[in-house]
Amino acid sequence: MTISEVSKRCNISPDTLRYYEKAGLLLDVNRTAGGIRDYTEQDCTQIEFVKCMRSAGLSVEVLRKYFELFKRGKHTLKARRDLLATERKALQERFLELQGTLKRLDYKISVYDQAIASKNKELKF
Amino acid sequence: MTISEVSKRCNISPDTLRYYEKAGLLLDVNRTAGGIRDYTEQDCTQIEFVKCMRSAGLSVEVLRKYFELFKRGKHTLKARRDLLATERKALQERFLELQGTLKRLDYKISVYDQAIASKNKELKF
DNA sequence: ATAGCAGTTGGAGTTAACTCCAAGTCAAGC
DNA sequence: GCTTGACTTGGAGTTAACTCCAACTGCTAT
Repeated sequence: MTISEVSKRCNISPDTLRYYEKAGLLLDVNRTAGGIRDYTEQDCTQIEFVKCMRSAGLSVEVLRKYFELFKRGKHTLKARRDLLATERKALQERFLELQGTLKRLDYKISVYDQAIASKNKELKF
Repeated sequence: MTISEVSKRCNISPDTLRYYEKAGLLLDVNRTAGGIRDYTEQDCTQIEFVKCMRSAGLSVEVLRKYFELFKRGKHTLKARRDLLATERKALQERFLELQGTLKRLDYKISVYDQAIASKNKELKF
């Protein structure tokens, strides 16, 4: 698969794909004789993983560390597991915080609806 | 309350408080005769609101718009309500996405635990 | 064999959201 | 009246994560 095919399929720009590779977020992408990237299905799966983790808020740096550990071989299995567990915990916290903020927004919106219903009474903020 | 008191209480740096004010995220903070900011309880409540929304991912720009509408008076009540509803919807989406990512991470961690238990069998990534 | 297009690189530019800095002001204590 | 320390300002600097650019290469179809 060429970079533009992967770009469309994963909805990530070619520039970002090259950036991720340079940053160490992709394990050795194959090249054609002419030097053009030739992605495999496996690469795509990995790219989807990176995309998913990135949009959940894991930093490029953390993912770089993860793949760096990966390249060092299987004696880093536990280190990788722990890295993921740490990130999972942080995510869980942000998840709960988000839940609270959603509730707060719901409440605020309901207060607005009441204010609008009661002849446009102004609020504090 | 001085800026450093609010800073400690809300756990936001004085620089950020000034930045938020300049960006239009705080409604008219009082000043002493000497020109020093003198925050009220009400200001603190608003700062907490801003902090909460920021850490949920609402942009400074969106919050600026919200408070700009506020300053225009009560004929903007519906516009403000709608702005909050739009942000709430986006947040809800990110919330669900995060939930999925948490599950994915849980699964991946369990796969790691199995790999470690089965004499350190290496994974794809 | 040449035009055109998709790909390559290193490096510069952009954006959001702070964060820091220098130069100045002011009130309080010695 | 002078030092000290917290405050003020405008503006410059920083960081993460892209995003864009110019110059170049190498297939492919005419």
